[in-house]
Amino acid sequence: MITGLQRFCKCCRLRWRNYLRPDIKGHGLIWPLDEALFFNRLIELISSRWSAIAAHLPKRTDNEVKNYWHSRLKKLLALKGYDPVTHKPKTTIFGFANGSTDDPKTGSNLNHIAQWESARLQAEARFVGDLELHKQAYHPHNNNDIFATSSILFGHNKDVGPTDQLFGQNAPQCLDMLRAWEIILLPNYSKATGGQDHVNSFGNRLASDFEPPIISAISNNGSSLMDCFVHEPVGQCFDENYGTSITEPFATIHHNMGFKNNGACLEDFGLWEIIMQGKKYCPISGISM
DNA sequence: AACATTTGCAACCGCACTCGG
DNA sequence: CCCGAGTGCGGTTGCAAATGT
Repeated sequence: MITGLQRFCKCCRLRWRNYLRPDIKGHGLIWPLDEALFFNRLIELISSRWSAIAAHLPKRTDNEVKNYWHSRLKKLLALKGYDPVTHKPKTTIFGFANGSTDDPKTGSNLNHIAQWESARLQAEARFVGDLELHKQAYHPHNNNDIFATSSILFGHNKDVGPTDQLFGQNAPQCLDMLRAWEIILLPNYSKATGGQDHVNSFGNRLASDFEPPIISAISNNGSSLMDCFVHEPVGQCFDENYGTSITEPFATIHHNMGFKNNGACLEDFGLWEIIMQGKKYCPISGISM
């Protein structure tokens, strides 16, 4: 009897916290692209600590965040042939990542868990630093401004990158995906002189700063984001002409994405494989693999 | 139309922690 | 210090709705 009452109270509290509370978003509401990207960044930084993640996503509950991860992203990763845990491509018929046929319960997997935990702790420390930076940079802003927060956590500066050069401070939020890609593509991107030649300089930087193979891409639909960056199918590399051919595609994607507005979903772009400086990046989560 | 399968998400469960007596 | 109630959290399950055959 007492146990039943305790469960009843607990259920009520849980239901309030996860469902009835007035300060949570409407149920079944899709995750906007920028929020999904921010969520992915948080996953990368602090792993699957749902309460911590939810704390940085206004009006989202930890349960909602957890469900989102389980139902959407992990499934999408699996669908695209990526291991939902390691974000690495499944390369064997057994479905284990990295070409290993080890049973997940063996020591090699424990090693992976240990490495993951180590990386998580490092990321956590970095995250704390990022938050401090956020506090300093955005002190006047409302704490609920996730886009201000994401600007810090994505590491992108509104003064740099082709996207913001073209759109300035009025860049639509849907272009955060493109900004994210710029961060992935240009980790050493430095502030350029700007002006209308900026995009060309971006392309030239790609060609000059990185040795092929820089990046490869795969797309199974006609209007791919990566078409902005590469015209070659998977397995092929940039050539010396690439730097000069990037201008027009960039303009195209800006134009197209502008019309997509905020209806664009992260999954719309989860169709490519990114290889940069010999390192692979998960196209769905953006996590390095 | 009927049945099977998949999907989305609220709810449940158990463990760990805090706090007051 | 110990104990029990309350709470937070993450993993998992159950089930209604949606979708496929």
